[in-house]
Amino acid sequence: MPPRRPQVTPRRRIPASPARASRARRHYHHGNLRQALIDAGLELIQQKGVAALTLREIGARVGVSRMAAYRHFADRAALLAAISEAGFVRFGDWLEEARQSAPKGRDGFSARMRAMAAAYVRFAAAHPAHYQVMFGTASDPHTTPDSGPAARSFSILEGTIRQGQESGMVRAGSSTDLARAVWCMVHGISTLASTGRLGPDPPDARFALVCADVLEHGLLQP
Amino acid sequence: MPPRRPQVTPRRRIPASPARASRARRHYHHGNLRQALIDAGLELIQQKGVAALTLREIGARVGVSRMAAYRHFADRAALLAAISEAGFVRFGDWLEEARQSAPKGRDGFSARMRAMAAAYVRFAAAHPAHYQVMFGTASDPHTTPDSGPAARSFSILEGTIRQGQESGMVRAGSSTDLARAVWCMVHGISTLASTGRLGPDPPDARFALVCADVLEHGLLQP
DNA sequence: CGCCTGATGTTGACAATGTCAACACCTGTT
DNA sequence: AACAGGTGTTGACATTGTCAACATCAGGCG
Repeated sequence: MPPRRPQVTPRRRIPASPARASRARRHYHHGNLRQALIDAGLELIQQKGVAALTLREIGARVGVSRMAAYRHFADRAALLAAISEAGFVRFGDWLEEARQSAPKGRDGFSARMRAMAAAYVRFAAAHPAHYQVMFGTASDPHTTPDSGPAARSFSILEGTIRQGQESGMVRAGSSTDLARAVWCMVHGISTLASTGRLGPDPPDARFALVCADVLEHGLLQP
Repeated sequence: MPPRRPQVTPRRRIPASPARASRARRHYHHGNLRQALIDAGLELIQQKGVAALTLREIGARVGVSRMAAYRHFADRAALLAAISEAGFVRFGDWLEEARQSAPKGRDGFSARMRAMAAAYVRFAAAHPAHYQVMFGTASDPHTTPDSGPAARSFSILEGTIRQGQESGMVRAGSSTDLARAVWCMVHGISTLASTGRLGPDPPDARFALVCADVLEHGLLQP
């Protein structure tokens, strides 16, 4: 790993002073370390990128030694998985909120779909590091359960598609396949935009409209 | 970094023996180290994943000391960038070949587009690690030139779209935006599939057809 | 109350890595 | 033939993930 430039790692915890700090003693057990580690890890990657996520620095930020994390996570990958899962919880809420806030009528499918797609891309743009952790590492589908935050996010999308089919707006076919196709599109937009491959500026309204049109013509009944 | 499990790093170069090996002497200068490093790096990530790419191991594979790479690349990231660029060269050829092999007629747009999209996804599936390096790291669009292998790959796609517009098959609009929309779709398919998020099995023909239909209905004239 | 047990946190290694310096070797030019 | 610069090497260091062994605390049992 690159020898970091001179960099002060702030320690919230007062270092062991000659006169033993009674406060440190009382806090030998953190109380809610697992969640604190997840939060600190998230904050860290938001500030300095995923590559800079280090068990040692996370420990330092929480005011705990480097190995403390191992009492809650098998290894670095497990911590990342937990951060990812926390991300999917927020992500699902974000999508659900977008769906709720769109017109609910039988013919509101397009508006609902556009709202969700826009929310998806906005989430990725607002939390690029978190999004990267969520989708960056391979997830073994044989192991990944059908429930859980990640599956919930997808089923919100699929449910919307199915509603559209029931109301006759969306063409027939496997709702799973259709939802996956939509997902591929918005995921592609999100990742290409965040790596700067869709031009120097964030995607503008014109491009967003093109994408939405492409999706819509592909989904709706001819 | 995780202390690797016991693992022999094979050295092609004979170690400095008491009796100095004349062969080693003659090969003090490698001759074409830059390219050899790129090739070895590529082979390494294909075998053990991007995370396992290590300057030291690459050096060992080529039969050269760890620091030798620094005569040709500023740092690890620069080597990765070179590997990425080499990938875009192949990738461009791959796309070009798909376009050439499809029917060329004025009305062959759909076939051409489908062939290129399929080729795109197949490339990513066949060389997942390479694809990950190519698209994994952020590229500063202000710095990235309009020429170069990456730009060429995109312009192959955009050119096809523009041809389709000229022949009246594709709806009007910015060919750049349309090409980007297509790109987002195929990129999304590629990345989600390679991280195992489109189900346990690689995408089947039915799903591919759905995606192709979505794209086609979005691109073609109503 | 005191002791014990398991959970939780700490410190001491160790192997591995990226990279800066200083050095060694080779090849082409004058 | 001397030299200069490109190319490859070894030494050292800070940093990291992780295994072991140890320390500390909380809560139950006598």
